[in-house]
Amino acid sequence: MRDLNDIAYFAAVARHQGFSAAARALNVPKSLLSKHIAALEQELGVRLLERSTRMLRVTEVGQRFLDHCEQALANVETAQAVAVAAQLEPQGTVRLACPLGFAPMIAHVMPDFSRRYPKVQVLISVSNRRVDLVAEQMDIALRARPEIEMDETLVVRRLSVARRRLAASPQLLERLGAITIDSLHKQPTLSMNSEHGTDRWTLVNEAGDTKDVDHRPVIGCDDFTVLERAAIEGLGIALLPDHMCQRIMRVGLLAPVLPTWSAAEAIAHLVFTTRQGMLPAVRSLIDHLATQLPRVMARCSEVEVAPRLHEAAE
Amino acid sequence: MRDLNDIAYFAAVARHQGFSAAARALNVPKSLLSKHIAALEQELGVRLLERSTRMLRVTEVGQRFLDHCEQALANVETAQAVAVAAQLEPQGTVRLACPLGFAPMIAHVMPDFSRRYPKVQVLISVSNRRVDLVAEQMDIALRARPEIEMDETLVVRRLSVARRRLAASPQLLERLGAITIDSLHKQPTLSMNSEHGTDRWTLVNEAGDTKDVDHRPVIGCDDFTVLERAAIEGLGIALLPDHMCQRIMRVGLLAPVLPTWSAAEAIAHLVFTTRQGMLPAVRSLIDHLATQLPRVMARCSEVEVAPRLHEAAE
DNA sequence: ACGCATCGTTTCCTTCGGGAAACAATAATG
DNA sequence: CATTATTGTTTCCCGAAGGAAACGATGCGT
Repeated sequence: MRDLNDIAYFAAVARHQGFSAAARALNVPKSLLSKHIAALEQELGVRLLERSTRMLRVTEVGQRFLDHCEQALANVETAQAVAVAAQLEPQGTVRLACPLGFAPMIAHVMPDFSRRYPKVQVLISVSNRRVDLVAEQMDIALRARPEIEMDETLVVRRLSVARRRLAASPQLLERLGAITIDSLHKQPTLSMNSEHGTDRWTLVNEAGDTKDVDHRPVIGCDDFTVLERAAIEGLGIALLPDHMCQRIMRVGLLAPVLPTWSAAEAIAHLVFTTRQGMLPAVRSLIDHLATQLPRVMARCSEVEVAPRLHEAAE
Repeated sequence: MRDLNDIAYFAAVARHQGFSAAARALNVPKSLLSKHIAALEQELGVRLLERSTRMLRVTEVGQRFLDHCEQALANVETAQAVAVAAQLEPQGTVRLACPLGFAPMIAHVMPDFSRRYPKVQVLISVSNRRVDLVAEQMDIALRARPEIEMDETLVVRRLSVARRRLAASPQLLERLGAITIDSLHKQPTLSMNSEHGTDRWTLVNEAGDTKDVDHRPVIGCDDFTVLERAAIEGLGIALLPDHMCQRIMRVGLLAPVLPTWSAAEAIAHLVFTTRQGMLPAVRSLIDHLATQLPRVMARCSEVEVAPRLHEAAE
């Protein structure tokens, strides 16, 4: 068929019993309807409408043609309703990338989300790699960085800010004896830096004083869980995010070191693409994480320690 | 929806797994498909296709949208098939206008037509008025005129030519005595002319001689059946079409007058509108009448006299 | 690693379809 | 009976959309 719009024009003229009335209803010029329906009759080789001024009648073949046209138009309306529903009710699959450190918190907030949106499937990729959303077809990435990387193709949603604190196992601290801010650089340390042999911690105390501590870490790794495990094992002093520290310390696996000193903020945030037509499912998960994660991080002591860390401690 | 053609474009791209393949299949530029589908996604507010160069995937909502679109397109195809079928198999209603004089012949040929095309309903309007096809919504008019009126909006299909002959009742002829071509003008006559007090018959003999007979008819009426009845009743000499004469004479109700003389031809013909999109039903009836009527008129003596004429003769 | 073919998208120019206006026909009204 | 309002169709002009060409991206073959 030359132009599918013709069936809509024809159906409108039939329904409104005239070109002028149909033109007013559709808000198009009547010449458009006149020409299109004439062309449709030409193409089909049958007369759909018998008409003169002031009289219009659908022919027999026209009526049968109209019946199928109206079914087609009903299908189109249903198709449009599908699109509208897709915008309103979250459904489908959402892919989330998050660092290992956040896995327990994500595990904590997801059941509520899934109960609230049963039609949404969430696929979570847990790793400490920097995820390329577009290339890896991720919808959302959860990150915790001292600074937010500006990327004009991505949208950032800040969640919360967490300070990082010094911690070590009680056994190590008993072995090392008293530690001061000035002697810290001589102690065995653990670092997030996996590229250089030395690292610098910029620490701030409650009085606002700043102290740069240049140290040579025993282990350098960008995986918090590796560092966390090494600290628990007594390999050295680590600078860990607030929420991780408090959870581990509650069960006595780590103890605070120089508790009046802490490091620069780590900003937890979500990143997602700017592509238009974002599905409600993606939007809903973003909203849920933005609401729930900060609360969980603020009372992270309530979060159960992962079983493997328990086993490591025994 | 802005443009219903978009659903056809989208369905084609999905079916062919790519814009370029779909463009080749539909024989349209791929830029058209690209722009239309982008506009459709904008209008619906959802992404129907995930795509990059060399990769195309229908999204979940796109698949559900596509399912309904394909149903719509199937209905459009069915609607088109209805139109095609209407062109091939004659069906529906045809309206035919014919003069009273032809009613018996029409009655003779119609049973065969109805048996051959059971889905066609023929509505026959019998009258001697000049029928305006368009105004009166007639499909076909049967006419017998000395000359065919040229009307550029109508199509004419000649059927046959019938000469008109002089006839009178035997009783009248016995009363009048011998009649010659020269004395004809003094005799009581009957005329088709209903407007003027006098009339002229232009008669031709077998030798090719022409004679204009100016006469003052006893009765002037444009209805052949009225004239036929008046002739049978002995009111005067009438100039009647060949096929009517032979039928009436066969049963002795009328006798020929000056049989070597006859009048100009009466051309039996069909007229119908030039409007395109003529239905097969109308076409079929035209063909049937054009084939059968001349045969019937050629052997009109086989046609039964109408019952009321029998009664009038008794 | 490089060149090539083909992809989907975007740009830009030309053409044709949209739409305002005019026309002829017809019914309603004074 | 004349006038008016409204109908569906046709005309004509201009701008929006079609479509050729260009562009950047990507997979394949050498």
